[in-house]
Amino acid sequence: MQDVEAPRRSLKERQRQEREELILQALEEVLLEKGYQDISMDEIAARVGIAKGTLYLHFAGKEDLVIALFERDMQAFLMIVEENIASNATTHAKLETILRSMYKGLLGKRVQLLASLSESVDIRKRLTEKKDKLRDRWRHLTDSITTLLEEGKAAGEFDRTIPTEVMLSTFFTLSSPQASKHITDQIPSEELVTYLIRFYFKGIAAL
Amino acid sequence: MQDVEAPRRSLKERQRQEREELILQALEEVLLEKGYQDISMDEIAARVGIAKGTLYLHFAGKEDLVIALFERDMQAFLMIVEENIASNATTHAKLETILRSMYKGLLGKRVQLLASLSESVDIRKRLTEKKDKLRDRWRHLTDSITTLLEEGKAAGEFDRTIPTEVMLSTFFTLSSPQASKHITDQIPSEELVTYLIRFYFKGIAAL
Amino acid sequence: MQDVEAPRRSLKERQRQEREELILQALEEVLLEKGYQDISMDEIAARVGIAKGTLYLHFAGKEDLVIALFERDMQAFLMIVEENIASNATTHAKLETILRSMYKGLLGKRVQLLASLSESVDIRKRLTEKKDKLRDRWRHLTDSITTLLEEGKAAGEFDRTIPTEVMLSTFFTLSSPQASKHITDQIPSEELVTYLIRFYFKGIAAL
Amino acid sequence: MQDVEAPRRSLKERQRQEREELILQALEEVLLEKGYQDISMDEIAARVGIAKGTLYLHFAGKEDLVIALFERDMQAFLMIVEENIASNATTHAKLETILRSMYKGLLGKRVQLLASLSESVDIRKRLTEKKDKLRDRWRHLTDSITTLLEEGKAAGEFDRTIPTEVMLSTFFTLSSPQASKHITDQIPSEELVTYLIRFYFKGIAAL
DNA sequence: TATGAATGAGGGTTCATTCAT
DNA sequence: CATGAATGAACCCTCATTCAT
Repeated sequence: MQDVEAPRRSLKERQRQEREELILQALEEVLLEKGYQDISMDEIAARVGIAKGTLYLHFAGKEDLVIALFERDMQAFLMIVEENIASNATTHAKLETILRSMYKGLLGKRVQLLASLSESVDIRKRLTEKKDKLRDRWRHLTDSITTLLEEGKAAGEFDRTIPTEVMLSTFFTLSSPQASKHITDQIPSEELVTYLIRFYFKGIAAL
Repeated sequence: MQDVEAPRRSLKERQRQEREELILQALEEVLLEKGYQDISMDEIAARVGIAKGTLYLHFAGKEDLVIALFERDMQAFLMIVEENIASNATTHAKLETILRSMYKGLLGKRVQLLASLSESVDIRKRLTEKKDKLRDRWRHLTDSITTLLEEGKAAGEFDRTIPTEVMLSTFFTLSSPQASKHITDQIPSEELVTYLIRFYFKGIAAL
Repeated sequence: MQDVEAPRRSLKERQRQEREELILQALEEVLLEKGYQDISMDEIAARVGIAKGTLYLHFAGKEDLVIALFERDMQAFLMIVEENIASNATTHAKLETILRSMYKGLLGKRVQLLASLSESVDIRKRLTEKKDKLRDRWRHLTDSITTLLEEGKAAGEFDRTIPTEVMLSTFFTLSSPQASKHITDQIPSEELVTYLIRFYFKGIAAL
Repeated sequence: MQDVEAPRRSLKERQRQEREELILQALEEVLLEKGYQDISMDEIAARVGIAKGTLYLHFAGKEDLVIALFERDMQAFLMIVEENIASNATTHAKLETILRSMYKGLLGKRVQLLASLSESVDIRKRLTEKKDKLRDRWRHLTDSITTLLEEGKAAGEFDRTIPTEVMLSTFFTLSSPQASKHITDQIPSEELVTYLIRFYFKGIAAL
């Protein structure tokens, strides 16, 4: 029985995860299309093609659903960052790569959505109050970037007269989609990120 | 009769405006505390200490209420900006003053709220669909800043390799409260703005 | 004092009645334009050019306002009927005159409005529960017509096999605007009433 | 599976329709008791014994609810009429049967409510603005009756000096409950309709 | 007496959540 | 497990009525 149950379990488990992924994708879609206010459990369920009640078998509520999306995206982004930090590149190159990855491909979209949401007053209030796991991840991320920035300072590469916290803050702000909201139409994303990088590194450069 | 009626009118009018100001303040409070999606006409009325119906004597609906808040703040901010632009200061000084005013005093708080909200995907969608007046004001503001930035470029002061749109976008992003959300606790606002200014002007400086 | 007060009183009284008449006219207008559901105290006050509160100095409430309109119109109509009944005309001629008066001129409009409203389920419920005065007037009117119809029967002019109540009911039904709602556009009111009279008298005629 | 699913489906479907019928019955009750303007979704839900929100699972809104009632009744009535018209009876007999059916049994009550409402100024305005389906049905009905009346005229049976529109209008007016409001208590419905028919056919008879 | 700002109950509607099937 | 009908609290808004001025 056990050797039959075990694989069946894991099969079910896999199906379950696949479904959760589908749900998160649907949420992501709606979020991009309509914004946070206009998402409804009904619509998400409809897009996935499951019953509304089924959502609640996977996520405890609307809030947890959004949190799960955050986690998923941040997880993916963190992996990029970690990998990058572990590489042999220069501090400058590492930061540049991270910034570029925020604008490139599907992950880029997700990170920007993530950033967009995570900066929204509404959602911050809601989320940070409840879930520490997310907070921890975020802390981890900022710690990594902070370390990079301080390495740069130590190497005389970055401006020591600007507090690292400020550099960190501006770093994330740049990547938030707001930065590009109005100019996205006129300037292709790839060019845009080049300008932003140029701007950022000049801004934090040692004199 | 006239000299009796006239002041009475203006008294009522003044009371009316005071009340509207109270309502807007309450809205501002809720907006800061709870975020956009959790404002309810009920709550605002309760905070002001008036009946729900009374709100509708002052504002045609929820949307108009929010728009009124936007307009009030933007109006005040625009005046600062215009005044500043009309002065004899250098382009650099003008931009610096504007940035500083975004962080100073009550107006600073309001402008940051304004910036924060005006960049939110949700709210943009909701509001800009209906009200062009606001859109025009915003356009006016961005035009003013754009002009300053291009003057700086023309004078060889700012980096011509960075598109003005990018400079504009980063300018507003810096002033949005997100830029300081995490560090507000650690760094006093006055210092913070100094760092941001230093960062910004280095970032856009000509080489 | 008295001989000063007295005329002043009556002057005020006259003004008061003029105002009430204006209010009732405004109500009538709105009633014709928008139907019962869409009348609002605000609008009536606005049309009369007085404050909303002033309405309540003349009428205890919305309901009483409508009742007053009913009374006014029914009063006027009753006078026509009474006068007519007192005349020397034949029973047939009297009934015809009454019917015609329901379609002619301003009074006609009013009587039709009256009939329209008085037949509406909504308003019946509301009004008949409360006001007996109106009920009495209506009874008086129906009694008058009933008498005419029975005179006709007694004279062998009208069909004795049809109960007088039925004749009475159909009589009023004919005059209600519903009877003409759809054909008002095609057939001028004067012709229409001729057809209705022809139909009615044939219907109740003795064989 | 299929033979299990199929009946289950139809069971749910049947329950759904039963519920809708209950809702419409509740609406009908309130309509008869309180009139159109006093129906509230709250009250209807309460009478049915369901939550307010559940109403919206069956009807898109208040208006649609009322329209559904109209359609239900008109549908049923139209079937009677069509069937009757298709029969071999004489024109006179057909019209008589139709009129009688308006006074007989539950359908009679409903048709009278329908007629009463459909003639109300308020409701016409509100409903016909939106729903053409209803309008079409009504048109269909009036066309049928019109045809009958004109057949009667052509056969020399009915009075050619009275426009068919007038005959049509009086036909429906007779069936509206107003015609019997005051005498319903005194004369049993079955007798009443006999008198009305006698009156009507005499009224429209050829000379 | 006239005013009209203020009230607040009540209306229609939405939607996250639950639970019997 | 999956379903989706049912729930009901909460929302925005209206308007008859009141009352301080």
